[in-house]
Amino acid sequence: MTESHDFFQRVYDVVRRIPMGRVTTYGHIAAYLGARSSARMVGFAMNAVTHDARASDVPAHRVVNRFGALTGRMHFATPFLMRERLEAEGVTFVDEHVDLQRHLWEPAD
DNA sequence: TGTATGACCAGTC
DNA sequence: CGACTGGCCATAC
Repeated sequence: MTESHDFFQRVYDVVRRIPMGRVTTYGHIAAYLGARSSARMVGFAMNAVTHDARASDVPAHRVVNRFGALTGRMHFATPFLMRERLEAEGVTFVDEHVDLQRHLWEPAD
């Protein structure tokens, strides 16, 4: 249990709080954790979710980039799984990105 | 052990 | 305006 794992855990905690049918961005999570420019690590943490059974309850599909693009879709079992999950929750799309106007959720508790 | 890289973002040239 | 760079920091090789 290194302290570095703690950073990932914090990311997981925030992502787990995202309500059904809502999404948030890497930047918002990073900013909420006090490290605006660590958005990359947030994405990396999401990648880790795929390989970490303990984080299997983290809805990684609800995290998109600031434009609403599904940049992480290639990391799922199939490239279209991420979008399928979101649509199943009622998230709407505009072309290839999420309608953030409607679904953006900010980790402001 | 050191270097390269990434599911990003904002500022600068 | 578009293109480029820096920053962040854990992981992979």
